[in-house]
This record gives sequence, structure tokens and C-alpha cells, in this order.
Amino acid sequence: MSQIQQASIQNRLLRALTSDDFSRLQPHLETMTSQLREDLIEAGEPIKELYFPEVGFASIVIDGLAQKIEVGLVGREGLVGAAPLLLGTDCTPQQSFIQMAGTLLRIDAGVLRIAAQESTSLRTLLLRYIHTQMIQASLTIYAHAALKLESRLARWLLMCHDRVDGDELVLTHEFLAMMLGVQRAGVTLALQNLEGAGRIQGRRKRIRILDRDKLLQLVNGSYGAAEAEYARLIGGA
Amino acid sequence: MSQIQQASIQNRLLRALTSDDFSRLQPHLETMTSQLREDLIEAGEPIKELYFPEVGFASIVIDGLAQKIEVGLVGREGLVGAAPLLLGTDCTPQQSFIQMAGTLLRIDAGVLRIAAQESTSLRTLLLRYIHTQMIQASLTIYAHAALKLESRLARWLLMCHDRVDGDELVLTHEFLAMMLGVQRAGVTLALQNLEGAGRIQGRRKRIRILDRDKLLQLVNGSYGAAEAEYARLIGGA
DNA sequence: ATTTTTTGGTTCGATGGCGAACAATAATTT
DNA sequence: AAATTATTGTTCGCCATCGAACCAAAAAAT
Repeated sequence: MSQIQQASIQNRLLRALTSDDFSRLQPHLETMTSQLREDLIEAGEPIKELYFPEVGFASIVIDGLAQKIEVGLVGREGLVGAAPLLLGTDCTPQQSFIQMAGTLLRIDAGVLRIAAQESTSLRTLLLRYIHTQMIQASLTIYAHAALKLESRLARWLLMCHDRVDGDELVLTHEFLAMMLGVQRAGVTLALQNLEGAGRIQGRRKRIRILDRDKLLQLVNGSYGAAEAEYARLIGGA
Repeated sequence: MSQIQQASIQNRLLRALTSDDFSRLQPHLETMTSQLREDLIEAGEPIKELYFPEVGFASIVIDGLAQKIEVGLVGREGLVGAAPLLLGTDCTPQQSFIQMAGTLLRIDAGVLRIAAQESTSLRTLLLRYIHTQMIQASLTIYAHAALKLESRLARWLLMCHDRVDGDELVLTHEFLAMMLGVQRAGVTLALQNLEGAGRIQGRRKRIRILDRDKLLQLVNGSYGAAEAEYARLIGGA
């Protein structure tokens, strides 16, 4: 039974906890590795466990009649399952699964629910995180309603980049297309544009971010506000 | 100083309160009329008051650089300002304003914040409402990403219809276009299609809902889940 | 009653993304 | 090494929506 030290943790929420709150959760955190496309939370199923990503990240999607569309991204800044648990429901019509494999810290839902009831500081922190998720969702609405594919793609690459170590994203055009709700060929073309302008560099199953600033010039205000709220309410990187 | 009776209230959240919680809030509720396009909460400004719509409803929008896009709708099922207040922030990058004029019950933010701290049942109810807002936002993402204008319009009309008395919506094509993030001419054409199929009937500044079922056939799963969550977690109409 | 403003109807070319193929290349399996 | 599969590149016609006008009708203002 290895002791997990707060200082050695990647997850920004766990790092932002008071040491009291951390001590409360620490005995219940279990390290696990995640597999690509592994389901963490299934739509309509009772939530038994929540997951603090340490490396890699998850997608929250809504499964419409036609397609699965991504409505949120949870990496080391977050907690998978936070919203349903803290907002008082045991299940949700959304689904969460691993989008980039890595490691997670798993915690039992009941334990976390009680901890959040007992500790105001823990509850406040997690609710603030949920606020940043709502802002993120608002901007996703804006992006889909107002922006062209190339801009939405730039936004998505930036959000992805924030959640990995290094500059290389491992994912296929096919998958990107699914998340953004467009066809795969369109993603290929948009990526080629971005690559031509020196913003990224693509290889098979890999996209390397070369120039964040140039990507930021494309996003038309759809990136940044949620991240600013996170910094303001929860804390620095 | 007129006493407001819980039984005579339209707002579904207030009706769903325990009588203890209602008694706690009741002395602080002030009836006011709302004007079309009146700002209730401004982006980036401290939130001083919250509003329970009784008649009419408000829009939550996010103001990107180019356009204002609607990200939420708050009528008598909700509370304007609930999310920022309960999630622990005094301001938010979103803006809320009256979309259909009517009456509101206003309450001081500090009073409500303290009441929510002291009463678990009140806090739980409001957090559950926020959950339904998040589901609504998820489906809005889905609608913008996956559906054509006619379907999104049908969805919006249904959500609107849920929040008014009677079958007549008072709003202009111009305004609808702004909320949906499309051009006005497109709205006119889509409304003509809906009208031709006997689903609605349009007059100047007025849209009458004739056949909800036929509208439901168009929405492709983008309407219903949030309303179901509301019914499940908060209660019937 | 006349003028002005607001709202809705209509049309035009331009274009972004769809839908559907099929080819080319890299990775994986046998 | 050969065969198979997964991934990416490319193209073509099509359609929804854009962007931009302009007009008609209704309401509001004078």
C-alpha cells in the first residue's frame, strides 16, 4: 500500500486541496492505468467511482440519435464525475471515457460524497471546478454556433495541449471528426491548412503543436475564458 | 407588504421548496415586472440579486467577439443566477437578460447564499437545478453540432413553449436568428417550412405553436433529456 | 394622414461542409 | 515477405447556410 504524496501529484484539483482535505481523501485514492476508450462513467448508470486524471484525459460526450458529440474534456485539471456527484444525482445522461490513455487516481463515490458534505472547503473547490466546466460548455456552444471548422479544431487542439505533457497529441483524424461532429475528410483538410501555416505538424496518429500563439489567433474568443476562471477560482498551474 | 403564498406561485423551484425553506426565503422575495431585454446579470459584474421568473423568461448568452449566442434559457422552472451563486463565484463571463417580459421574484444574493449554506435541502434542490442546466447545455452543443436549422428551431420553440402560458410566443425573426447564431433570412425560411407543415402559425412578432408532437418529430433527440432530469430530480409540473 | 421605423419576404451568388467514393501509405498480422 | 487492416489523402457533386441586397407590409411616430 504505497502512500501517495500530495506534492508528487499531477492533478491540479488534488494539489489545490487543503492538507486536511487531502489527508481525508488520500487513504481512498487508488492509482490505476487507463486504456484508450475505456468507459469511466456510462450514461444512465449509477456512478460508483470518480477519477482524478494524472496523465491523459477523458471526454464527456452526449449520445444523440445520430452521433456522439463531445461536450467536455477532463484532464489533470479536473475530476471525472464531479458534476453529477456534487450536483446531487447518482447518474447522468452523459458518458465519459478515456480519450488519451495514462493514469488516474480512482476514488469511491460514497467516500467522496461524504467528504464533500463534511468539508466545506472541499465542496467549494469542487463546485468551483464545475463552474469552469459550465463556462467551457458555453464556449463550446459558441464555437459550434459561430465558428468554422478550422477555428474549432484550433480550439480543440489547444484544450488538448493543456492536458498533456509535451507537444505531441496522439489521436486520429477519424476520432477528432467524431468529437467535433464533422466528417473525417474535413478534419484532414483543416489539419493540412494548419500544418501549411506552421502551426502544427502531423504524422500518422500524431499531431505536434508547433505554435500555440498562431493557434490562438484562430479561435475567435472561444478559448481562454474557462481557463481564466479556473486560474481565478482554483489556482495556478 | 403583501405576503406571498407558496401555493399561488408559478415558479417551479419555489413550489418545490420545503415549507421551511420557503418560509426562510419568503420575507426576502420581492415581486417585480420585467422589461424586454432588461439585463438581469451582466458579464463580469458582481451578482447582487437573483431572479425567480414567474411569467416570462430570460436568456443566458455568451458574448463572443463576433456574436451573442444563447447558451441557456431560464423560465419559471428556474432561477437566474443560480449557477454562479451556488458554484461559489461572485461573477461570471455570461450575461442574462429578459427574453420575454413578465414578472420576477427578486432575492438578494447574500440572503440566498446564506440560506443555501444553512439549509441542505435548499442547497440540494438548487444544485440539482444546475445539473439540469448542464444537461440542457450539453444538448445545445449537440444541436448546434449535429442538427440543421429547422431542427434547432423546433427545439428552441419547444423550450420556449414550456416557459410560457398559452401557445403564443412573442418574438421576432431577427431575435431568433441572433440566439441561434444564424442569419435572419434563414429563420424566415425555416419558419415558413414549419408553418407549411401545420406545426406553427406565424404572425408579425408572434408564433403560435399548433402541434407540439410534430415539432418533437424534428428535434432528433435534442429535446427531452433535460426536462426528464428535471422531472426526476425536482418534480412534476 | 403622412412619414418613418420595424419586421418579414424574397432572391442572388458564394462557400463550407456533407456524403460518398476510391487511392495511397503506414502499421500490424500471418 | 506477403497479406491485411488502419489511417490518411484526394476528389466530385450536392446542399444548407452565408452574406448581401432589395422590397413589401405592418406598426409607430409625427
